[in-house]
Amino acid sequence: MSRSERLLDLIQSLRRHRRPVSGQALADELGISIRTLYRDIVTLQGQGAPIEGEAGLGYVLKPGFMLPPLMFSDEEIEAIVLGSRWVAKQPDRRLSAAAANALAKIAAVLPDDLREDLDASTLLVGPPAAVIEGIDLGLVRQAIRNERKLAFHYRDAGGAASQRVVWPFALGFFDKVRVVVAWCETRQDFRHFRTDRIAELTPIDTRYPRRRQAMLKEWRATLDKPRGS
Amino acid sequence: MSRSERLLDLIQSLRRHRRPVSGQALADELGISIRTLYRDIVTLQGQGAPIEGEAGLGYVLKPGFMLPPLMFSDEEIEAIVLGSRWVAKQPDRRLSAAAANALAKIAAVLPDDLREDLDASTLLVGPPAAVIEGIDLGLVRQAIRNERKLAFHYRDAGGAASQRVVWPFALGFFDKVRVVVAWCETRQDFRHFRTDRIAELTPIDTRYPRRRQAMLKEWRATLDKPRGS
DNA sequence: TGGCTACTGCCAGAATCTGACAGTAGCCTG
DNA sequence: CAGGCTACTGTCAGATTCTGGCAGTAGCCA
Repeated sequence: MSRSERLLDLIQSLRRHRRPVSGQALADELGISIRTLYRDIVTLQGQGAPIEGEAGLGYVLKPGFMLPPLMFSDEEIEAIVLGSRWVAKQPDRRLSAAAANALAKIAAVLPDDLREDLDASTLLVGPPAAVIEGIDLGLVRQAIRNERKLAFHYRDAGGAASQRVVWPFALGFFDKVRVVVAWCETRQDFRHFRTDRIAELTPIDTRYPRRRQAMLKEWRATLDKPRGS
Repeated sequence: MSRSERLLDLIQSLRRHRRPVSGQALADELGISIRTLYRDIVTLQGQGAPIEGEAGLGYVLKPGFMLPPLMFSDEEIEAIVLGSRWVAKQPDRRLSAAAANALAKIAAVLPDDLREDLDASTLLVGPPAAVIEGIDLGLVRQAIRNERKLAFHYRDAGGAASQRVVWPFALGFFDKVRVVVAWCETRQDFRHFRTDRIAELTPIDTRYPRRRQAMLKEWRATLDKPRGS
């Protein structure tokens, strides 16, 4: 196994253990000596991997993805840049910042001439429909990622108000509105909620009993069945 | 210089020469022997770089970008995936395919568990406003990239029809419409054209006399000056 | 205090990379 | 066709890098 492959394997090993792991354990997994492992860790940190080591404890990798060297065509990069610019204009501040950061990271590693092309890239995104979210979409994404319940007040299309506890599993981005897709505890059914009609959003620290992906799949099935469209 | 750095340098050298370059010339640039250069080329091709060599001619790199290993946070990847999905739903077929390809490339190099996360990622994009383009946006993007003129028939907001020859330098994506930003030869001024009002688009093989980036900058300046917004 | 751990410097042997040379084959020009 | 240029491969010895083991320092925890 070449060294660069081994470095990727090391990242994956670190990903699997969420608790701190000793260097010795990692070295055994990879079949290398502890001395070499220390050198590999330094190399990865030098490449920007957020690996933290503490004496007496071990190593932890902060969540993230390591991409190996990758080749993109002109159009693929145009697509990624345009898409990220669109996300950067979305009202979800954290996601928007993440999109900007991702672009900055890519720009940072490109040679000068390409970076200019990217900065002055000629695919522009117009301002979003000026809907100001009353709630923090970051909380919703976090709840979805961690499979946690959410409670909120909802005002439906007819103006009727209600309180809900839901199991959110997807967030839909439409032209003008964003929609939380969830299993509604109150109604015992899949429901979707326009984010601009949600108020007093409260994350609940309880994990909901089902798997996010399973719910997504089931919900998609219900979409296909009843009425076409 | 480490080997992996040298490989990136080699890609950049290839990028600079658009015409075929002999292996010997590349080896001299990098200060390595021709034998080593051949080995490096094989390595890069193995990593997916579209380098083509022909006996008697030299090497050419098909246009594209090589990204070195890169670390992204969870949210940054979410942003890129969401953005690419949005682009994938745009009516520009080539760009949309490029977005899908970029996602596929990223997915291909991720370990299994992460790939599932990505596939089942819970940020969804709704269908685009069903505006069907009468023209091929790919032609517009190509004209912008290569700084070529475009000719077309235009029907303005009042319904008045006209023929234009323009120097396109940007493409704007709004909620429902896409807009070509260009210097209009006919009117001798910056104009923008909704793509759904353009007909009989014809690429012209003549390069326009100004630099795309300069025009973009100048156009932006005119936006800031006259009326606030 | 003792045990576990991260981390560094050093060095010899292992593994890899590199350059030189020789040889085959494809493309182009005259 | 011949001759020049080039891509590409195999081989091998020497240069370079990587690796493992050892010794030592320092931080965390019980």
